[in-house]
Amino acid sequence: MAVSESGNARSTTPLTEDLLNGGRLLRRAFLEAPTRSAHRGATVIGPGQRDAPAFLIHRGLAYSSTTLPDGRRSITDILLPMDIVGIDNVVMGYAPHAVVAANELFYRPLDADAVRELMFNSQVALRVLALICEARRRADRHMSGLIRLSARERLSAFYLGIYDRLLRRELISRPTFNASFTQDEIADHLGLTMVHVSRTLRRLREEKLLLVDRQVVIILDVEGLTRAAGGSSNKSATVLRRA
Amino acid sequence: MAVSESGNARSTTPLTEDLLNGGRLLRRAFLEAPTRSAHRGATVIGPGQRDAPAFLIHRGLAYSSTTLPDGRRSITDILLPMDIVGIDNVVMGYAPHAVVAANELFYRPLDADAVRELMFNSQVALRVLALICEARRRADRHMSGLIRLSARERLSAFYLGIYDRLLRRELISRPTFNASFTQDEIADHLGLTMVHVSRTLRRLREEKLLLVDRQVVIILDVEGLTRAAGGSSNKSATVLRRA
DNA sequence: CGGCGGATTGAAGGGAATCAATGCTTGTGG
DNA sequence: CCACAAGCATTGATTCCCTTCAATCCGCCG
Repeated sequence: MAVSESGNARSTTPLTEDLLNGGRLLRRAFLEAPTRSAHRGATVIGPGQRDAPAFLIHRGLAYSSTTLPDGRRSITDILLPMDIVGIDNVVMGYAPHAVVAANELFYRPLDADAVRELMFNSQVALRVLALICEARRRADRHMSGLIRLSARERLSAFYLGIYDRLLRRELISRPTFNASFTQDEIADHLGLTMVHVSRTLRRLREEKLLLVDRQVVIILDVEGLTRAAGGSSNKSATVLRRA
Repeated sequence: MAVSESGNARSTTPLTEDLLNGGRLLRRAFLEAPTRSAHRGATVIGPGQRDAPAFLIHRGLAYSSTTLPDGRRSITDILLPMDIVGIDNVVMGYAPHAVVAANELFYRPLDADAVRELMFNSQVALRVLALICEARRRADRHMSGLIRLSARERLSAFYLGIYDRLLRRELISRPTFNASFTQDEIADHLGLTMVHVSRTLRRLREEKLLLVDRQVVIILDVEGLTRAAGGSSNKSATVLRRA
């Protein structure tokens, strides 16, 4: 994959270096853009929007959702600080789903054309590719969960997944964080109903695994919750903590 | 996105031309590779395989699946002839899920490094990006289905989706095709049980919407099945037919 | 023929949905 | 400053879609 100008030497080092450098370049470009903000519930990118910009989330949470003709909603992805959102829209030319702010959101949008311009640089292109693949992998994992996990397992995996992502970005150091999602939104992400989410969270609380009060999430027992999520659904977090 | 050498003119034409040309180049490279075959049930790419090749499916069907530690399986994607599989593995360096042949499968594998080499060409890189985005979109759509559709809707959408993809590639012209999936496999794709798949297919048969007998799938009423799938879940097929 | 993987069908049970009522915050306006 | 409304969360009662368990059937192949 577009291994820079360093000839065709194929040790892994130059590749990851390309990735890192591409990431730096991309991030820098976003940081030059002005910060914008959106209130909770605001639609940052409309569904079907043509040539939508990509943006870097600076602070706050968002999610991408689609709505069926009959009104049923499904939330397909959860977006956290330091995520670059909508890169695939840039590639494809239009946004298939809406992006909505889950709380006060601060972000830096970058024009679709600007991103395309940046991608002339092969390091950046590589990084973009990696970003999309990462999102794809997240989607795959979530799909597996929807297919074969129970409500309890899904909720456990949901919060562990967010915890893992925040941890990896060093945005938190302990299993406590903010996740200002409505139970309705969580339900639309996990394929459940609000009522059942409420009940299941109560059960997890009673089991002293997880505590969700309004915005605040406290994972009381990471190991236990991981077990409740159906096993090694995200061993990466634990591995990372040991390292 | 890497708009060829034609300066920064931004009419849509050169972009789609790049895409087409990149597709041609990529396809040509695959066609130079020797054809391989795999029997039904054979694992073409193992889970977690390092530096797995990509391949073009020439004939037959396949699917990608992951298995949970406790044995539950989920099938995350269905792969048809003319699909290029495992491109994202090439990018990321390893395959997160297994690819399994659903029937007698003929394919042309291309070494990961060879694909990377090809991607020096920006047209090819663009095409690869588009391929990944297409797969991503498919994943998103399927996720929405898993989140908010009933068993009947899911099954309808499942067969309509395959029909749509085959139609678009002009591999078929009428709503009849082969889909040699076990009901167990379909269940693991749609998040149901084999038993319920069987029952639901019977219902669809009784409603004269869909006929599935062993390998052979006959959509008796495309419009009706589309309605059963929860509305405009894939209007593209109908649009294409009218064109 | 006998065995095996897959499909079908029935009966029973359970997990999640639905319906419905209540409580709790938060924000807004009188 | 309080009242009221709106949005979200909680909880109970009931329903139902789907699962589980189990038996049978069918086509296929050694």
